[in-house]
Amino acid sequence: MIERHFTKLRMRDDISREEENALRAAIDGTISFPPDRIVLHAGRELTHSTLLLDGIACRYKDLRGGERQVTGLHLPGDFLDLHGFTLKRLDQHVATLTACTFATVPHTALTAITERLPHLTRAYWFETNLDAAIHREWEVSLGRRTARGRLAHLFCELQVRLEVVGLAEADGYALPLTQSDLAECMGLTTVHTNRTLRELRTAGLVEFRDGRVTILDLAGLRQAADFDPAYLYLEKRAR
Amino acid sequence: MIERHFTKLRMRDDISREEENALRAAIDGTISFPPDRIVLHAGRELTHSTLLLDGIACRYKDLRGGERQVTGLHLPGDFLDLHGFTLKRLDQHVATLTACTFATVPHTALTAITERLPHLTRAYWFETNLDAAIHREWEVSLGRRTARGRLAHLFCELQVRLEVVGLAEADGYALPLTQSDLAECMGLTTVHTNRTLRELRTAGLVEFRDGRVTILDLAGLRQAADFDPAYLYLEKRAR
DNA sequence: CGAAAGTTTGAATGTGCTCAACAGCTGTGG
DNA sequence: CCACAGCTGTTGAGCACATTCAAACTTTCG
Repeated sequence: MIERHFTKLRMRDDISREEENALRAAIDGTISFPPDRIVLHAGRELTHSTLLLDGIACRYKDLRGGERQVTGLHLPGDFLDLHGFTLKRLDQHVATLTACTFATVPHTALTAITERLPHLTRAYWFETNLDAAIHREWEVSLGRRTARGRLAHLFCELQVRLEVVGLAEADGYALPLTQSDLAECMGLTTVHTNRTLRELRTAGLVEFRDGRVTILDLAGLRQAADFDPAYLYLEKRAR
Repeated sequence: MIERHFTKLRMRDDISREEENALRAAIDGTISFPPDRIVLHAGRELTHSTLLLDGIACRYKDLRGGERQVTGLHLPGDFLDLHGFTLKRLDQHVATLTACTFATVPHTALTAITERLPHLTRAYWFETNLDAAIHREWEVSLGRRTARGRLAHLFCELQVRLEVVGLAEADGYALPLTQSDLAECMGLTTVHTNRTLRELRTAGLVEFRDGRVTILDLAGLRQAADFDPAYLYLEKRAR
């Protein structure tokens, strides 16, 4: 399942066999978690970074009032906390949304990579910068898009990101989340998310049912979302 | 003025003279811009990264409807586009809000740093991860905080970030922005921002007038904002 | 001095929230 | 096998925070 990670890396850069092997050798274990468990606590000191092999996880923050804001979704092939390598502790929790499997990589091994493999270091630096680009786009959604636009945008984003790791078909993808999960991502209430999903469905744009997103009209959906995939950096950079 | 940059770096890590000199030597020019100019266009290929020496700049995205969402503020000592070193183009524009002075650093020099100075590389990787942490906290504000909480939180954040580079006193700081600038940061209209600022002022928490933020009641402001500075990573990490 | 930008206020409107109730489904235990 | 709890999804009614539109006022600056 770790193939997805290298597929994702190679979508943006040329990764040599040596570099791939360095990361493979750095993995010191795999773990599985059931749904809805905190994997990494904010504030706790980190010694490893964690690579998501399978399942869906999220970054989030709880507020005083009990509301939760999810600030990012992690898909198979993503590091959950590569930023934790330099930050040394997280500012937000990371939790599973579905059952997940992870590989762990000790920070000592990542340090060794930065000492010996500068190109791979830059590729991993890129990965954290890509995460940040997604955070920026979510800021735009949360700050300026309507509920309809936000959800449409999220469905467009996930379609592209899942396609990169071979987990989406042209007409949709598995997304075993609840309506509340989507609400917590997009800064909405569950009730309003439910109504907005109905609106998108009756508009013939997208359907979210039984843990699956079915895209009914991709062009229309992207139009409704004002979606431009440039922030996902799908092109390969020159080595 | 570049001292502010090293002050900021050294708040989180030990930077040697050699490392400092490597970055100083990498600077190949300085530029000044008047207020409200685009400094870096989204999508354009980058060959340099740009360090803000003085003034305030922002990252932002324009939407179809003409609204603007600012996704981050840059203060003196910050790189505007260190993420651009690995991304090679930006996903959002960077513009000045006030008159600004910048130093430019060619990507070739940054590549050389990643080849020769792995510890400094990690320190700069940290800087981009800190930017991302701020993006995440803004997502929380935009997604879940009320107008009052958002503005209070922004004032708290800027107080800490400006203090780091010696640009804030205990009771406030210069912030030569307009109410619309604040509105564009916090996903609000100018009108509602105006009313909310009045509310914060009459509540005796904070005053924003004549390009200056005066903190009237720091504890009360932080309480209103639900502010926890942990995401700003103010502590030093072990080398 | 006049124009432009920024700030302030009022009134009406609307998007999304709160509160509440209920239906459907799954898993559990008596 | 049924009763029941718990979670998810759905719908309705009323409300509130923030927006829109409009106008007036203040400050800045050429």
